[in-house]
Amino acid sequence: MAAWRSLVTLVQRAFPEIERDLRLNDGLQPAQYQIFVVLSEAPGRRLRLTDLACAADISPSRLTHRLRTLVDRGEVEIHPDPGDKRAKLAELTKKGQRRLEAAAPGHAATVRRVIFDHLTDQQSRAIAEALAPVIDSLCAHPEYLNPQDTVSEPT
Amino acid sequence: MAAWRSLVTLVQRAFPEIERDLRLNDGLQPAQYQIFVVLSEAPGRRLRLTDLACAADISPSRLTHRLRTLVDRGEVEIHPDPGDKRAKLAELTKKGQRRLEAAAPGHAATVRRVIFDHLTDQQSRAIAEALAPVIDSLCAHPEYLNPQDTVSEPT
DNA sequence: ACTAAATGGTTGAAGCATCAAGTTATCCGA
DNA sequence: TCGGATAACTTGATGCTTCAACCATTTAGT
Repeated sequence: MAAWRSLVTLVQRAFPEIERDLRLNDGLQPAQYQIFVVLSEAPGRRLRLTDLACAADISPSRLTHRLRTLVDRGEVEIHPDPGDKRAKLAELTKKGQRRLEAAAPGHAATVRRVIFDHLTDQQSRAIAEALAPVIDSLCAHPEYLNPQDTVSEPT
Repeated sequence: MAAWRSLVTLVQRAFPEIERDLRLNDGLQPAQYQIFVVLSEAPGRRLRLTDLACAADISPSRLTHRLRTLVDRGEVEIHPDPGDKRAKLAELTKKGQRRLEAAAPGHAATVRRVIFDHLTDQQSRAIAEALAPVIDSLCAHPEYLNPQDTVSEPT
């Protein structure tokens, strides 16, 4: 399958370059950047950790680990969820938002340079449309992010 | 950019699932599997390490680290390159080939289940075609795999 | 022929992701 | 209302990737 091979090459070559750029220019890891983006788009710039992890496509465990740094830096704050004592809310601070705004233009430019400058608008749209059902299916199987939740079938 | 967001989601959700499957069913890491595939397609099942790394889309350093395990298991052998005393040749052994053949069908099935079952043949082809120029560009910039080779511009 | 630069490959440390197991809180069935 | 199952989140260990620095060999310039 040529498409699969292309995807693997794309991921293994383009992603490291884009992530390196993000780290060198803005001191951000990819997971941190995604956390910022998701939070900035949330109402009140707040989200439950579970929802944040899901929207950012990372595992709860990874979220906890990455969040530690962001909280230490004062870019994200953690509040208790008033309605559920198990849950916590993450909130993007002003400082965090400034950091995101500083990084976004350069990051977008890198993504364009490495990938989308080589595609026509029509091709970009074709990719987005083709992937939509795959994304839907993936989001319907959240256990892919947290294999622990995979319950073994009864024999 | 919807296409970019889709790609990120695809990679962060689908790849871990596919890699987990490969590891649990066949005891192989993704990088090892790619090394096997590339070697099995090479003439004489042999390749210089540099060429192998490039064809498998991994950095030379990563190749060295992963190769250690494969050599210890007797699935790959390292020979000196007769024409260049700096270089080495990696060769896939019978044992390695058997392992690849055992893993391939299941791996292909997983990739299909997670991704391509949700796409029409036409969509798969559209993705492959759209990505071709991007892949070409990426392969023309091999320093993306080995940032050390990036020489800083003179001011 | 001699040296400087480039190529091929390796190494060890540092940092990140993953996993399994843990804690606390909520839900749901009897 | 009691108790087990599930949900939300955290933790620490393990293993992989990355990075910068390194050695050996080859190439190229003079």
